[in-house]
Amino acid sequence: MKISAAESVVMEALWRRAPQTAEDVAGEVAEGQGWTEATVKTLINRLLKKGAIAATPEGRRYLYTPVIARAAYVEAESQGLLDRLFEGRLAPLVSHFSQNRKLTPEDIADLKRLIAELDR
Amino acid sequence: MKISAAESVVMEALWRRAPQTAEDVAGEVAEGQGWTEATVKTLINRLLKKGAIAATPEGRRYLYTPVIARAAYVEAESQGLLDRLFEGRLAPLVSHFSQNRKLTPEDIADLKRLIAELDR
DNA sequence: CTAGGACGATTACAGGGGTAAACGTTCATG
DNA sequence: CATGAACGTTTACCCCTGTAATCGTCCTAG
Repeated sequence: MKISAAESVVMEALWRRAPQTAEDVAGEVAEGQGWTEATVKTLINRLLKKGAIAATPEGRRYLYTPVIARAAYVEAESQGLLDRLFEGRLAPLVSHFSQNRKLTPEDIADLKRLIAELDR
Repeated sequence: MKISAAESVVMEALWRRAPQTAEDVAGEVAEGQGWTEATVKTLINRLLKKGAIAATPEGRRYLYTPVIARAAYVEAESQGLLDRLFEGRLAPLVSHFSQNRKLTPEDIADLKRLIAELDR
């Protein structure tokens, strides 16, 4: 199940809150993306066709809900990046960021905490 | 400069070794991807057109070399993923992997070493 | 009862990407 | 000298994606 970039914007909206009507989703993302409501509806329909979201009738309209979990999506995307660029491993990615001084002190603190927890 | 998935396979070959002839690149990636040499040539030409690689004449043929550095590509792709999925920060990604038990003991050891170095 | 609006569904269309064949030119070999 | 192979270049084609307008239907307000 491949979710395109534009589609993922709609998915994120539904992951933030669900179920939602098409209008709600559009209200949430259209302006930010410079999309019309029609575009959002197209994306919703494509996601429906793919089975990434589901629709339940609510009166005269539908309520949409994600079928796939955000965690699964994040998992697949992340693993894909690691596989393509870092031989499938996480440490080289972290190393890349640290070497390029892309880490804020906060990042470093967070990482330390995570590593410390891993030991237990 | 957007590099597509198929194109990145060619880039990886050139990042591993450059300059190379089209034939060499094809020899390196075609079988693995199930591509014919014609496909590899198309990808090389698209990369040329985008300015991602350069060609220098060598006798009757060309030698191809990457113009953009792998580090820059990796950087952009990684940052893009972090921005899309982890609010632009690295720690949540690491956290995601640790929570999903995707870390091997080796990964953990590597991470510890990296973090230790960050302090100095 | 009728007309307009609200929805989802259908259709549109251009651009990029994946995959590859055909073409044109130039060199080398018989 | 002619021809075939080796290259790069051009063209092809289909599907996906981004972006949106149009259509058909049903409800609601006058």
